[in-house]
Amino acid sequence: MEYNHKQLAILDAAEQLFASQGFHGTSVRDIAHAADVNIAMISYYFGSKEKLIEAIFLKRIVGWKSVLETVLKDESLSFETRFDRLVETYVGRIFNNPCFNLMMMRAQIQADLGVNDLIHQNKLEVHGIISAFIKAGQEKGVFNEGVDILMMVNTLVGTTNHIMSTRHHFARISGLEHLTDEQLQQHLVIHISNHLKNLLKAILIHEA
Amino acid sequence: MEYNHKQLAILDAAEQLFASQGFHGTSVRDIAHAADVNIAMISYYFGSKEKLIEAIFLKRIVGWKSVLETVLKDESLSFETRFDRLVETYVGRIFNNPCFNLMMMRAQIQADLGVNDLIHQNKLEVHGIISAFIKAGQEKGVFNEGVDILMMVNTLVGTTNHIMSTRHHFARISGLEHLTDEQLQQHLVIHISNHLKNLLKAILIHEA
DNA sequence: TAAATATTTAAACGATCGTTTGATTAAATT
DNA sequence: AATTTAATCAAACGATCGTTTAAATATTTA
Repeated sequence: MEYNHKQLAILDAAEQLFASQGFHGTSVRDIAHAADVNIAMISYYFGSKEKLIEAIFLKRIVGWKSVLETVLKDESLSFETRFDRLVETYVGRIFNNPCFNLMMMRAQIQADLGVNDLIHQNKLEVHGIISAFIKAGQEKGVFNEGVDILMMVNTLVGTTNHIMSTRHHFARISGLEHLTDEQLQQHLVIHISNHLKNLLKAILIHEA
Repeated sequence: MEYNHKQLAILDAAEQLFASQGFHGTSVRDIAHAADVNIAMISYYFGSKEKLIEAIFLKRIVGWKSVLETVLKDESLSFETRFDRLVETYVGRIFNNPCFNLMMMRAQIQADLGVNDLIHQNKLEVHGIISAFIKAGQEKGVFNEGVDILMMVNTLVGTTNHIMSTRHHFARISGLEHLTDEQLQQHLVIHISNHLKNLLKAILIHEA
């Protein structure tokens, strides 16, 4: 799908507003104003508000799977290094697209929103790729047997998304309020990555 | 605050609807219908839709702090046992109040919603209590030094809430679709608790 | 350049939103 | 029993919602 300048302005504005105010909390007039286009252009280009949010998901969800595969299938790197890269890549991706990921968190809470089939299919594929990687590592004797891969993935995803969505609470609690949003983001990406690598490798590699 | 039968019906109905459809996605007519009361009763008793959601938070948030303190300050139990209880209690609490916790997740995403000051204060208190407990364990030599307590708490909260909010995705991926909601809940509480106890104690107690 | 197609706009559409009104009934108080 | 207060209701309020219309302007095609 190729979008022109005006369509991209609508998609970007909608993503930001849906993230911060929710789907129902955002009016098409809000979106049109933020994107600096006439209200009717949204229906004209996307058909409806519902189809607009679907377009955002379709635009965003593609690509993630191939990035993941590239990281995990690079056999020039050790299993441990590739695992580190996996964590770094995931955490970085979440914090580089905060608006879209807030949208996705909202969508997952709301079971009906239509885009959930898309999300589920993506989850399945991602879990399949990571599972295959961990199992390969187990066969090589690098990773411990008996680890619950699904739980591990949910810890990676859950921890990262939770801190991202509550990052301003987090900043206040840990005395990081003086940082700019960008500085806070950099700080969090590094510290969350290190924490999760430590934590997950503690059961995946160490601890006999 | 003491509520009569009709007020409680409104609070319960609103909590369920806010959780599944969001604040803006739920109309006061929806709430009135679900609670089987006249539309005007909501304004009559609570003033407005905004004040209704604040009443729900006020009703729910109290109590959690004291439960936590009771668990962690029981010196007849070892530090490790108390830590296990902490995890079990937290995970159980989330899954026993799924609707309210989905509401809270939504509220945290939305930075403006007014109730966020209440949520932040609660976060601060909870973090203080858990911090004090971990530090006491460190002084006794039971828990390792150098663990990032805030990150640990965010892993507990983030993992639990993420799986709770995506539990039907989780069930489908792990082939647990045939379970009833209640069976799934029981299964998840046990498995998430065990996973998190394992994971967190791996860096808190084991691993020199 | 003439015709056809695509884009843009202000205005209006009916539907639904949260809230209020004013009348009526129930309960509590004196 | 009389009076005051609380509860309940159908109806209506103005505001805003997502979407459509029809006319005007730009762009592309023949």
